[in-house]
Parts: sequence; C-alpha cells; structure tokens
Amino acid sequence: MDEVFKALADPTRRSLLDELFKQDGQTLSALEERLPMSRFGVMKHLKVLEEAGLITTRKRGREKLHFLNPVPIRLVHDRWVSKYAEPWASALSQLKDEIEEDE
Amino acid sequence: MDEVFKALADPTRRSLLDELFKQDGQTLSALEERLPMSRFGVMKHLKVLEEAGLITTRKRGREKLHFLNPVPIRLVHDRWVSKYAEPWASALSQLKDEIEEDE
DNA sequence: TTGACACGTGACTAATTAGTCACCTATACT
DNA sequence: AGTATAGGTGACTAATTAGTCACGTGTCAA
Repeated sequence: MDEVFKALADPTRRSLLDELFKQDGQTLSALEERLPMSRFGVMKHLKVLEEAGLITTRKRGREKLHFLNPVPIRLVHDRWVSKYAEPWASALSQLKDEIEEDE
Repeated sequence: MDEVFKALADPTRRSLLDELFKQDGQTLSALEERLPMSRFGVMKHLKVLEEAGLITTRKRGREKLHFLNPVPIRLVHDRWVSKYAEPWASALSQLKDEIEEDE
C-alpha cells in the first residue's frame, strides 16, 4: 500500500501510467521516446511501478510489454481516498467557518 | 496537484491525516504525543500537508489547531484516481490473460 | 514580572531517490 | 556467422527529503 502511494508521488511515473492508459502494452523503447529522459531513468520508474503492482509486464521475444493494472489504485480508492473524499458536505461548512473567521 | 501526491506518499503524514480524521482540530502538541517523533519532525510534516492544502490551521491563543481539508483529495479522486480505478472489469480480463499465460 | 508553555526558524546530518553511464545478455535479421 | 536491436545490471553522482537540535518568539497565569 505504501509502495503504491510512493509510486504515485512522482510526476514521471504518473505520466507513464497516462501513456499506458492511452495505449496499453507499450515497450520500454516506445515509452522512452515520449519522455525527456534516458532509457535507464524510464526503466527505473517502470520497476517502481511494477513493484507497486501498478503495471504488469509480459515478454514478447526481445521486447517487454507493459500493461496498466488498475487493481492497486482501486484498493487505494476503496480503503483510503474514499474515506477522506466523502465528507464533501463538511468541507463546505468548514469553508463557511473560514470565511467567518476572516471578518 | 503534485504537492498532494507527494504529501500523501509519506506514511507519517497519512497517519497524521488519520489522527485528524479521528479527531479534528488537534494541536501540534497533541499530535506529537501520538507519533514516535520529535515535535520538529511533526511540524515539518504538518507544513507539507498544509502547503498541499490537505489541512488548514487556525490559531487559538498560543495554540495552533489543525483541521482536515478533504477538498484536494476529492480533486485527486475526481481527476485522477477514478480514471484508473474505473476499468475494474478490464482488470478481471487481464487477470484471466495472466493465468492463461502461466499455463 | 517572572516562569512555564506552545509554537517557530535556520542550520545541520543522514538517508533516500532521481538520473546517468559503461558494459552486458538475449533476440532478431540477413 | 555477423550485426543491429531491445532490454538488463551495478556503480556512481546529484538532488531531495526526513529528522534532530539549539535557540528565539509570543502567550498565558500566578
């Protein structure tokens, strides 16, 4: 769980997920072309994403294909994000309190 | 947005949010007691959370009260998490593919 | 007004992380 | 076989981050 949050903390890794969201199953080389970074940097990020379970991989000959795995994000959503995102109504009352305090 | 993800990446900061979720409006000293960390460490984490907009603060005399703000998490949920969490059905078919591949 | 209390700041150290590179292995193509 | 292509490893540097500490400021209460 912690690994998922840490993996999502980096903008490069989020844009990698975005890339795979646009087109799933891309190779390392394909992903490298789209990022302003060396192949090795991309590799490292992909490794972090894979260890967090956010992507899965499959080998096809000498290529490695990368696939998005929505499961961990779903878990983060269910166990964590929804818990804090739900009190939406209370946010409004809190906003009201803040405005009142400025007076 | 990036600040929110980075703020959520640290387990200490997530547990601070948990603490405020249990009881909103706690002071620095109160939060410090619950964590195995010096006051200064907690202060730093609270600062990160505040700059990400995840908490808001209010002064009461010499105390500083900390309040949970669900808005940024809601934005993360709406703009980002839901995008990846929704393809739940596709996860199942992906799982199926993986099982087949192991054969 | 003295002393205790709650919080804040800047400097510092230690640990983690991002990114690159030289070099290597495995697959493909002719 | 020989060469190009796709990916992998370990070591290294630079940047970021976590955590602590000495010291300072504002507030309360006798």
